[in-house]
Amino acid sequence: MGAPFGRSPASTAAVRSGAKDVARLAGVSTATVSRALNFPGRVEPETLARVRQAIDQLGYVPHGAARALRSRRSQMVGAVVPSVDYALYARTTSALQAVLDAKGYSLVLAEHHYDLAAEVRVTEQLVGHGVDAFVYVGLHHDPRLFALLDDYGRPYVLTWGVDPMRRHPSVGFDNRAAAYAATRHMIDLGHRRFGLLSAVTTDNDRAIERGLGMRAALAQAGIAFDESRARYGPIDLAASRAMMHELLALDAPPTAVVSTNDVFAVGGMLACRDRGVRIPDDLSITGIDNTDLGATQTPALTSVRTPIVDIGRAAGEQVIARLVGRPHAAFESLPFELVVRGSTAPPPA
Amino acid sequence: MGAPFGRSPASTAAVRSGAKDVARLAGVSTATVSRALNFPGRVEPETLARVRQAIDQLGYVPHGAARALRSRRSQMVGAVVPSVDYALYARTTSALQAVLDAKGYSLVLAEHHYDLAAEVRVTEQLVGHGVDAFVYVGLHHDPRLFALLDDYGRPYVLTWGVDPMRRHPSVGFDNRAAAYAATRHMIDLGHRRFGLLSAVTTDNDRAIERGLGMRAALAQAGIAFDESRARYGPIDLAASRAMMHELLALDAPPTAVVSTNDVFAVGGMLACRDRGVRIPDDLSITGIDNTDLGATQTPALTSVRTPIVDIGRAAGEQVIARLVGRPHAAFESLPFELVVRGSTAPPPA
DNA sequence: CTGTTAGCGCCTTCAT
DNA sequence: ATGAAGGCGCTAACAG
Repeated sequence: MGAPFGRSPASTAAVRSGAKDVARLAGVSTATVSRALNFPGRVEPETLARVRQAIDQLGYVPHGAARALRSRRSQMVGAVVPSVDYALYARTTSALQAVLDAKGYSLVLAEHHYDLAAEVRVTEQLVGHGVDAFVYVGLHHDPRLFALLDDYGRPYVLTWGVDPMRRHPSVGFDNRAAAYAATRHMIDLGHRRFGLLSAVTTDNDRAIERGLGMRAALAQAGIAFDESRARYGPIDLAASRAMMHELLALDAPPTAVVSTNDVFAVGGMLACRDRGVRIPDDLSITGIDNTDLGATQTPALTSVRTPIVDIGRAAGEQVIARLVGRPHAAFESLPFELVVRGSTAPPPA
Repeated sequence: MGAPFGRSPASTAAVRSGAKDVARLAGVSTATVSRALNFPGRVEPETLARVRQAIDQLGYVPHGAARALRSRRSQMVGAVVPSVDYALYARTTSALQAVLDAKGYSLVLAEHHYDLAAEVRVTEQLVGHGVDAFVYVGLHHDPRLFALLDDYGRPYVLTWGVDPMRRHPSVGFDNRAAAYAATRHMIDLGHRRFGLLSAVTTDNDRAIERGLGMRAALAQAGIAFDESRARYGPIDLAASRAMMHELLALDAPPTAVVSTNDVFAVGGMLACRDRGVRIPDDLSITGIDNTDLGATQTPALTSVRTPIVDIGRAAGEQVIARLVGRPHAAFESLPFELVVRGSTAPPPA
């Protein structure tokens, strides 16, 4: 029951001054106000100054909806991510936001929580808002999404992967190779019995690719992977901890565990602590993404540094380039790097 | 040089069908299409079905800008945060987004990177986009911001604190009390020589309040706080690690360190590891916010669980309630809770 | 319950 | 370089 705040929906809206008010105060027409705003070069400096003075005096802010309606450009970009609750996507989104803001665009944020049907729905909302471009996470999406985007005809970029078919503009890195590198590292240390902690692979190409990378490394080394030593779950510590407990309870537990991201790896480490399994003496484990969470563990987590921030920045630069008609590479594969720390060592004798 | 993607800015935009097209196909007027969309109850069921069929067939999505221009409601809410790169605000924002999405609103995200002038600037942008309401982080803002909001006359909520003056709607918790609780815990353990790791307090009321909470606890216990044992810096591990190194290099280093958030605490722990200072034997340390980062350390970090997610949800519910004219408490103080773990113990003998 | 009409605020021709 | 006029797509007010 907030007395002064509980009522008054949008109704209290004070009178907002419009271009007409500015025009009157500056003694010009609304057309000149518009020009002063959008093409200052095409206005007499003196007139320009008068208009600007009037704008300041009235606190005039152009009405975006009217502008968008007329010019067919909203100066908004839609970002569609699984969830910014996950630090990774939050960081990428922040980098994207910074680039957009610097160019005068606003970011409309949508989440789909790993539901590709929801992704189509939120995209329709973004279309409704008239966003000028879209940024998505991942390569795999509902065909209806691409149909919608195609219809809408505006730029979009997929991130966190590079489309091998080159069908959709995309910026990211080779997830498979990243997991391969982590796995290969433990193979080289002498491990032969591997486990896998992974995100649910349904509709998640990052997780799929990372799993494939691990399997490829093992296959290449002539090591058979026992699928009974793989566990899939939601990206949180409690789940991964439970998953690791299952692996440790097996008759022949793995001596090396590949995790498709740092969260799973740290959850796994928690389970090891629960059971007195020593890392790296009894078990080696790797993450992917090289987050603070992993790097601050004891021992510190061996991981793969992925271009979390660069992806966001590159995606922003790409859509802006396309919006202004500047040529720009539609496919960008960014580098990653294995970071070896204390969580990996040769297997126990 | 993406051949098919490099050119074509917005120009490729396919013809988007409008209400007129739907009306023609359904054999009704555009007004009925509008009503079918906004007040389905006021349309003959049979007509409604025909309209819906036409909408589906054409893949019609209402033009948000036109709708906003006419109805003065954009169905967008602006969220202005320091940065979603910081996991805390990302999680709150995600919770907010979920609530808004469920009610048909979209979230426009703006960041100001702890620059209150930038905050005014991005708010102007949001005003330009015609957002229906605003959500801010923190209680302290540029007076021009409030002037702007006042002019605009739409609902807004401040978060992560509750305005003691009851001048601005706000939802959060008592930051001072949270820091007080953490400090008090270590006082009770017998500590007398305290250190502080804090965010830069300029324009950051959360950090200010938390620092005051620590000082209040000490003062109440009759313990003098030596300001030379306080360090202020940006919220990242490298900075806090360096800050802690400075504290440890003092002639009489603290035996208990209060950190205004978990990141500082974990950075502090890293410095202790660097120097072989044992936690909690040689030094006790506390965080605030109870993040995974702190909870997974060895030893686990004693912290204060703050309502990170609830703040976002409550903020969303409040602005929506106000937007639809439903009464709603304008001030909400949410609970927090001290979580004692292994990083705190009595001081060394 | 449905159609007609007018106009939201701005940008963009087209004249001048 | 500037002004006058029309209309972007939709919804609100009013008739019928």
